[in-house]
Amino acid sequence: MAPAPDRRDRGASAPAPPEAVFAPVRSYTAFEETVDRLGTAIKLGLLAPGARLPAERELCTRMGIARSTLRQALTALSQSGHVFAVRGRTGGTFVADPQPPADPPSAEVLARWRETCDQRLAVELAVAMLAAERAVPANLDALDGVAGALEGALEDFAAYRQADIRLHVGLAEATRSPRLVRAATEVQGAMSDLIAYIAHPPQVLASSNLQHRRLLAAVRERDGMRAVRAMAEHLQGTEHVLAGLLPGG
Amino acid sequence: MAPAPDRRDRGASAPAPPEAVFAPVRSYTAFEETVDRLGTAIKLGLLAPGARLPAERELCTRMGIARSTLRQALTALSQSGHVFAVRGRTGGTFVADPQPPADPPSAEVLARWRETCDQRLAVELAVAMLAAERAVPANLDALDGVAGALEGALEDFAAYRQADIRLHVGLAEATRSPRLVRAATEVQGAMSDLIAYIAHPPQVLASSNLQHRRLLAAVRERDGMRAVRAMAEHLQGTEHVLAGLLPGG
DNA sequence: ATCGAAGGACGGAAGATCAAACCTTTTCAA
DNA sequence: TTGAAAAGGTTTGATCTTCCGTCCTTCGAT
Repeated sequence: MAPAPDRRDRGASAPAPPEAVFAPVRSYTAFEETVDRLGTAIKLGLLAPGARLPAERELCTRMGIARSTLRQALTALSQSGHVFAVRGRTGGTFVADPQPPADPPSAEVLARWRETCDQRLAVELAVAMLAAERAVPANLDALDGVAGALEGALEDFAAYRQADIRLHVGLAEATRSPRLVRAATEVQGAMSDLIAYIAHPPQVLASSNLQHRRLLAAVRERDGMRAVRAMAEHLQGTEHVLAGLLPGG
Repeated sequence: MAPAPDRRDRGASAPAPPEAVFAPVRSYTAFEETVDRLGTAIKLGLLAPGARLPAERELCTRMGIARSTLRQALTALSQSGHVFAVRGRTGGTFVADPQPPADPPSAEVLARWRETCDQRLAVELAVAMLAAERAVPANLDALDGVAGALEGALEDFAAYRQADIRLHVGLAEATRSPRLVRAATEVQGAMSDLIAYIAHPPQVLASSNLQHRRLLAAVRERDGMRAVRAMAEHLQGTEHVLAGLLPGG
């Protein structure tokens, strides 16, 4: 095949390849991915307490995995107290209520906080721009509803965070890009790990709400760049708070 | 654990979970990821023809996989003509020269073109903003050099594309975010599949270059939002071209 | 009382990955 | 000249993950 080992001297002309090319390749197993997917959706409240998951035989088909693999994941989630199973004809797997307390962020998670914020920036800027291009009235109405809920939850951080997640994921849904929706939920999950233990005085939440409103207004007027700017300012808020509290700021 | 099957009637109050939660979980194998990683780097020219890869025993450690797995990947790349191996003390695995011709984009790839562009938008907007925040003079100088190369390649699309890739990946490197670098190379690989077969008259390339210059100027002045705007306009160019040529526009 | 839909459990087959050897080729240096 | 070193090439077996199919158990609806 290779005619001759042509090892010509290329001197220093060839630029070094990004070291990212040879970075570790971490391959998630289907089991891990499934636990993460469902676990994140539950922790974010996208699957509400009491909600019933699709039947195992249906769900494993939808997720493209074997039923035994799905059961491994469900068993893990059940042992961690996030879901419970009920046998019998009208049985099923249900999201537990109340949810088990979230465990504190690991040192490793805290060390990666800036990377997490970078990832969030990537997802959310694109969401802002594409939502402005593609949102339909139904999306906008739903989002306004969520924004209303946000403004009524200044004193209850859990409720606030819940609505905040719904707003951001809802915006992602408005882009009609499944990958962005997935990325948005992933990022919200990662952010939840970071901000769960941070104090959020009502003033901060109020200012966040102002940014939400500006963001939605820009989306409604199909002004992508303004939506991006509003989103960028919104994200910077959290980032500054984190930079003040965590190492490497 | 679960005290009683509390299946209370929650009526229609609970919003439906995004269907993305139950979407198929595709788990890549380490072998596939490795072939893709190295293959993309080669096709993008990040690993130049004639360049030597790290020795197998070192590379498998760096990538966190077994040597046998790495060899499977290298064997695949060798059979497709992208690399060749030389035995002996000064041997190694080298990027082939010339590279095998790229195969035409599959119907499946073409069908996903909009998703690919969305992904690119996510990566590149974040890259633009973060590069403006974090680029150091060394980055800027290197990028200016690449921009110069771009302007000298208006008549040779292969050379142009090569420099274009280097510019975008170089910007990503300026963000100091390994994940963004990786995402940027991935996206460039996906884009290459799309645009390889599209005619690019010199006028289009010249207008692209103008946008590159504006982008770099904004980065140099640390004006994140202006960089984002320039990048957005730059991306829109390709997107309009694709929309005119491909279905679903 | 029975049927059906749900979760629960088991066993084997296939494939991917890892780990640890050992072989062969080639060059460099003693 | 000769041996050590460094590289790719090969083999083998163990382990883990996943899949598929089958069967069991539970329990509400009919």
